[in-house]
Amino acid sequence: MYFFTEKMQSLKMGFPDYIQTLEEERRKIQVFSKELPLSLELVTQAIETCKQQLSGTTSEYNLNGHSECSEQTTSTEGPVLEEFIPIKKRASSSSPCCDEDDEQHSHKQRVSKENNNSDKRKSDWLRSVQLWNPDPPAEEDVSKIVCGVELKRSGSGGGAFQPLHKEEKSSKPSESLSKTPSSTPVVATSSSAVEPAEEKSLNEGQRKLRRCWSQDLHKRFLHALQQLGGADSATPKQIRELMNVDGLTNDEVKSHLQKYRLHTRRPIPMVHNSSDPQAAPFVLVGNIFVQSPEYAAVATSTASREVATVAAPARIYAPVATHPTPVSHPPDDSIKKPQFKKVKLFELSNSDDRANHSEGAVHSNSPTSSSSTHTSTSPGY
DNA sequence: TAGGTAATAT
DNA sequence: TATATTACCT
Repeated sequence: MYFFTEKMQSLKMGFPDYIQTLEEERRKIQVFSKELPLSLELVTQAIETCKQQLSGTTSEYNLNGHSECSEQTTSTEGPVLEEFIPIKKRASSSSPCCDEDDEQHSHKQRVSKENNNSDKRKSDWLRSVQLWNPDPPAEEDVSKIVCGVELKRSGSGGGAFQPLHKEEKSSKPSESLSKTPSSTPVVATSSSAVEPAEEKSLNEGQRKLRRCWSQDLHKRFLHALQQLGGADSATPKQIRELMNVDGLTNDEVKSHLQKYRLHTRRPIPMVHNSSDPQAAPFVLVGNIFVQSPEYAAVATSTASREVATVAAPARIYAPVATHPTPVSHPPDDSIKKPQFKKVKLFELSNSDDRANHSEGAVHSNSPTSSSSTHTSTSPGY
């Protein structure tokens, strides 16, 4: 008990105030009841003790009357809360993607559930602590979150693309900006009609948040690609327009396209060789070399599956020689057998993908199929 | 301004 | 190492 009185003296407050302060504190701790069960217990006990003491000494105070004021508590709380900041911050900043954001949201929800009664105030101080995103929309955000994991989990049924937590931006201007460190991904910009320039200004110099190319998004990308006649003929702008995704920028598309091209042009080891002695004549289907007439026949439909089984790394890229000169091969020796690239035809869920083989640039591949089978976070190429 | 590509960051 | 962003050049 001496501790309490001493503490009160140090805080220059009487029992009622002190109790009130403790209650405030308890409310705050309740938020972390799971993490700080003992602290909660201790504070509760302290309150009880003080109340007992108070009842023994004075009875004229109306405790409830004070419950609302939080000035002192906040002032005394300050330092303590500060200590939480870095911890949480770090946790959140560790992974830029939706994961932790999701976690945050879930945590938020959890908390809100547990402390419905004292929510208003809590939300305020919580904000000050930055454990939560400044903006309230908890449920919505959760549903919107889409980066890799989340998307996959939901089967990518949701929007094609969620511009990384962009939805949060709406309210961000004030606190999120100043508080969230550069690494904090939460800042994202709103998908809708928010241009990178604005993002930048808002993020003030921060690196743009990474866009997660969900499967669905990538599917759109591929679809656009195929509509445009392949990766080589398609331009970022065209792709973006075809994709019709809010918040998607040309740069992002361009980047993705670059990667896509990179992968699709990457020489593919011929895994087949070992098993197939038959150096069966390759047939050029569309722009793709297929191993045998049969393949040629099936190429457009089923071949993909067969081949897919041959070599199926987590990621499957369409090995299509994009500009590859079909017969007269370039002197490029880097590729073992440039002329005969065993093409893996994947039926991108879009059989139409092959539809425009006429153009023949990069088709044949359809990541989607692969992606569906392989549950890697990154879209298959 | 847009596209392509390399460098850089995460 | 893979992937996304940024910078630079055309």
